Amino acid sequence: MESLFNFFNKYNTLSKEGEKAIAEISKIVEIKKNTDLQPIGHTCKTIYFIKKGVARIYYFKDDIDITESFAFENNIIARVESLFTGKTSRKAIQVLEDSELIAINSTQLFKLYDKFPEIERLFRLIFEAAYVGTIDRIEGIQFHTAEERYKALIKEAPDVLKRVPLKFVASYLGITQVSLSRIRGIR
Amino acid sequence: MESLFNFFNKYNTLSKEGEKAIAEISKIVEIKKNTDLQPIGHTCKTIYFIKKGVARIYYFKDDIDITESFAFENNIIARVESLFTGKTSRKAIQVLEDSELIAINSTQLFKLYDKFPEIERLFRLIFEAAYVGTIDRIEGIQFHTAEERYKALIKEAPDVLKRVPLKFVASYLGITQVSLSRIRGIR
DNA sequence: GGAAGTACTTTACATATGATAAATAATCAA
DNA sequence: TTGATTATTTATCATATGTAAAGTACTTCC
Repeated sequence: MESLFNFFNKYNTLSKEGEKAIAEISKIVEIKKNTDLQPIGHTCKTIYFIKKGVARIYYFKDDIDITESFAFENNIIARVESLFTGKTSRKAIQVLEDSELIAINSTQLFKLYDKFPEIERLFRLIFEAAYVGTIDRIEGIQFHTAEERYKALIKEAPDVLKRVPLKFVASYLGITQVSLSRIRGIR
Repeated sequence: MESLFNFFNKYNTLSKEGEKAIAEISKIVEIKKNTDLQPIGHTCKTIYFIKKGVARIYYFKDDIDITESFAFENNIIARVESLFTGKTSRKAIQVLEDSELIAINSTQLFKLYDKFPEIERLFRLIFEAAYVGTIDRIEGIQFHTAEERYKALIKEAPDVLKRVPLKFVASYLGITQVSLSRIRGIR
């Protein structure tokens, strides 16, 4: 659990009791490459922290697989739109390498908020940061060409290109795989 | 302030003390059509609630005016990416009609979080909901044609078309004004 | 009420990206 | 290793949206 608490410390330092409370509602999950953590169509009740591996959130639009986001080591991944609304999620989380994750039960986590304001604050700060990332991404999608977005991705997250199949990168960038291949061809 | 507290009640009901504390750090602002609430280039330290009027967040990309979002009566508007990071904002908030707003000082608000966990929770819930909206918007931008996005906007927020110049709507939809005009021409 | 500035539309042409299909390359399982 | 599956690239053609320029219609303000 130590890597998880190190991650937390970047946002808000917890007391020993706070850490213990989170440890109690969390468990380590090992999972094989290319498998789904949770299926589409259920309400999301888990926040995952990635100890080792890569994961993506994806969904289907007209039978086409669309990657919404990627997450790597020492980051969390969750289907926020279901977690916060309680609605069933049209999305799934899939692991792209043999991975080791820490699964935090969100139902129990949200209950801890009453007893531990420090935990509520911690997750508030984590999700505020994620929210800012999402706002920036809208700007990227809306006002940069596919080529600019691809180059920005190489620069900011070169790991993605190394560890993730290009077909997933394409839909993440909002283009077809053919288009991505064309962009990569230009040098 | 009553309209503000009614808005809050949709997320978390505050105690009288909590309401009073917020009232003390808030003030009513009346502002004329087409003026900026705050200039580009400063750190955002205000969350606005719109009592009457319309506002938009905008910025310049290569000298072109881009609208990031609109907000109408009984909603809040804030440059979240600056509010949460403390960085200066490249964005400005502009009012598109003679408007009446409630300005909440965010520096003082964040200080209240320690004393009033109920206020911290309130704003956590408000921004969680906004975050979910942003996630949904990415999907809209990325995987729907401009025409689909325009029609979705008419359906979800017909007010926008009535109260906001089309040039602002165009950049909000991620297209040029010419393109929007073309789409509107098709019937 | 008229002039000046804004907002909106229309046209013509350029271009980035999509769709489809086929070829090649890489990965995986027996 | 070999064959089968999956991933990636390449080519061709279609189309949505962008750019530029000009025209029309509104607003605003003196």
